[in-house]
Amino acid sequence: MVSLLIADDHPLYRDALKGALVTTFNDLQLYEAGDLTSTVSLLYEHDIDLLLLDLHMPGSNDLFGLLHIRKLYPDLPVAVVSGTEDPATISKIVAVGALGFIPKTASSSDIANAVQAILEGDIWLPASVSNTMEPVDNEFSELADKVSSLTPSQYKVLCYMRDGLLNKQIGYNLDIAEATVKAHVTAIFRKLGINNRTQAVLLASQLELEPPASAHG
Amino acid sequence: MVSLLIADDHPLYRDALKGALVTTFNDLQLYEAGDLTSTVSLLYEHDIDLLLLDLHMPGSNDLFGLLHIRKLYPDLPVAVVSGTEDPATISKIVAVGALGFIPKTASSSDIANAVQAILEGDIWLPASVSNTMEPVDNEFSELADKVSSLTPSQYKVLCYMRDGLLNKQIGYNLDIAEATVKAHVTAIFRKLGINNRTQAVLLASQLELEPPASAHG
DNA sequence: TGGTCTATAAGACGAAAGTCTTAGCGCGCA
DNA sequence: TGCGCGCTAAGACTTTCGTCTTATAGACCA
Repeated sequence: MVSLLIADDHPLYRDALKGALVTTFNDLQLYEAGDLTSTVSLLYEHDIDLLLLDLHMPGSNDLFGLLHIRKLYPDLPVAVVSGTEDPATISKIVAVGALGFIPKTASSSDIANAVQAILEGDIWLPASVSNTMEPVDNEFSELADKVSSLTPSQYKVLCYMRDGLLNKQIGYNLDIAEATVKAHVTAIFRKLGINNRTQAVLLASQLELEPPASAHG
Repeated sequence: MVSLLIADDHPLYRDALKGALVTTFNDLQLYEAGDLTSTVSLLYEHDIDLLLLDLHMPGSNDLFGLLHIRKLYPDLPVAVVSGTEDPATISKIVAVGALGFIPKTASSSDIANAVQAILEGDIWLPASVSNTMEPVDNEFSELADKVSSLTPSQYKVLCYMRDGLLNKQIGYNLDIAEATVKAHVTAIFRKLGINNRTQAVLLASQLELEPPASAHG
């Protein structure tokens, strides 16, 4: 009996993943989520053996979402599902702790193989990239470690900071006082080893897989 | 009689470029620069037909340097010389107005052909990328336009902002009062259509060709 | 059960950011 | 020569940022 959580904001692609899995695994408990919040809820409510995670889900904020889940459930195997083919991006995803990377172009048998391998404790990567994997530089790993040390509240504040919001606006969105936001901001600075929000935004933007489409302005 | 300016911080590579050119062009006036400041000085002092520009020169700040020169001398043909092979990066370079892209791995004959083609008014790209050129999205072009509308002083202030410096530190580096820095900052916000420095840093980091190696902190 | 640690929360206060206004200077133009 | 315009510069003032200090609630441990 294997329980899987499929976290992807496209219902059709969730169905495709399900179809690829049900033909291979006959004793399967499947859960689904369309955004990061419900993903976290389902992980809390059920005992999940493997998470199939799309990084571009609402609320996921690219690598932030993966870091967030890795922090909450360090022992949960995570396979990232994404449309990117960029080796550098895949390297970062693996560096942050994903046990597998499944391209959206993968075939049903590839998907089943990947899930099987990861459930058995292996790391699975598509053949096209596993031989061209670039070593991720040390600075990135250190940065990922630092960001992982943030508390959930601090995560959210950092995500809003990266979107260019004022402390007051962040407080409104999180329903806390501006003074509390400032406390979180200061804590973030300490953990990341910096001293102003500009540097925080620079570090945070390094974790983005692709440049933001707009300035959120 | 053709006058060329080679702007690259590696003397050896400047020599290599010279070697590739003197064998093909027999009536050649060559100038050399090792950083952006001396590049601009030489462009002012002499009548240059073509600039061979390395974006990773000291003071160049990746695409900022090219934008800067494009702003000062809109009619000057520029060929960018760089070690990158990334199609997206090359697309951005061309979108910002470079008439050619010469990979550092190019052969002597390729270099000579490129220079010849650009001097004749063509755009020259290496064969390996010209067929895989990605269309640059509209937002990037708009951003480049906005950044090009900045004055030289505003450029410098934005570059320092992107490095996480305080207004006071920027003023010290540029030898102007903090009040003046603030005036520039406000003007930058207006031109970029934003209202705080966090958003400015986000936009500026989109012009970086590669993610910064460190937080400069 | 009491002690300690951590996350969360928030007020007070100095520092920095950002806006508004004014002013000198160089330039094109009538 | 005089006018307008844009770049540079800077003071005055308001808003936001960031630190320091304090307080509460839950987790872990002895």
